[in-house]
Amino acid sequence: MNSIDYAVIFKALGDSHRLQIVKMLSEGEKCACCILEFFEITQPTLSHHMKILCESGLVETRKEGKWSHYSLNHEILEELKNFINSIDSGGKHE
Amino acid sequence: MNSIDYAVIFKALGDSHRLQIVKMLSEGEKCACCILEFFEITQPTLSHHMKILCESGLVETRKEGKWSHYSLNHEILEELKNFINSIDSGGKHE
DNA sequence: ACCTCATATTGACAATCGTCTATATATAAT
DNA sequence: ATTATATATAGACGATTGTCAATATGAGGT
Repeated sequence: MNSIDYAVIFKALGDSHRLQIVKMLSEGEKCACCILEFFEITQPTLSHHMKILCESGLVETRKEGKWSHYSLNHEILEELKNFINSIDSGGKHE
Repeated sequence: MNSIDYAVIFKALGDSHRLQIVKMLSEGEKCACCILEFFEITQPTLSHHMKILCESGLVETRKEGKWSHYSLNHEILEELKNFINSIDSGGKHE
């Protein structure tokens, strides 16, 4: 497996819509139409945001008939938490 | 005090140069020229990156004579950690 | 076969980004 | 005052971004 590109994940989180989507997915799996209702953006725009989140690795898709169900990739999220928690606390303290 | 805009912080971290700068600052305070040596970018470009990091709130400047000393804002970093750690683990689990 | 619904893709647009060169500012040393 | 050093700002450039309208894909239902 190739290593995680954290800058790409942070870039994915660096948009308020996408950040809110991740917070929504934190409650559990959600389909695209359900997420779309929440925002005042068009369907193609949401699709674009979901693509960026998926490509970062933080979000996964599960297809079921017509629906796309999105959920957080817990493994990647855990790695991300470890990464952030290692900043500063990993360094020397006075 | 006004609330933290996490998307802005993530956007600041969403560039590989800036992410590496933050990792460097994790070791402790550093002056601009010291950081500059590490990268193959021009001085104005570094200055621009530092500005973005400072404006996000994650990094602070301390002026001393000709030098600018940069360091992590531990309070904001702690808030950021809390925020990320609250994602997913705050939701319901099966 | 046709229609409807859920989602993805394409192509366009203005706005923002990362980078550079050139220049400005500010501090310290001579 | 002049010079050297550290950093910031201004302006320009191509690349990327977030958004939309229009269209395509694909899966059911009739």
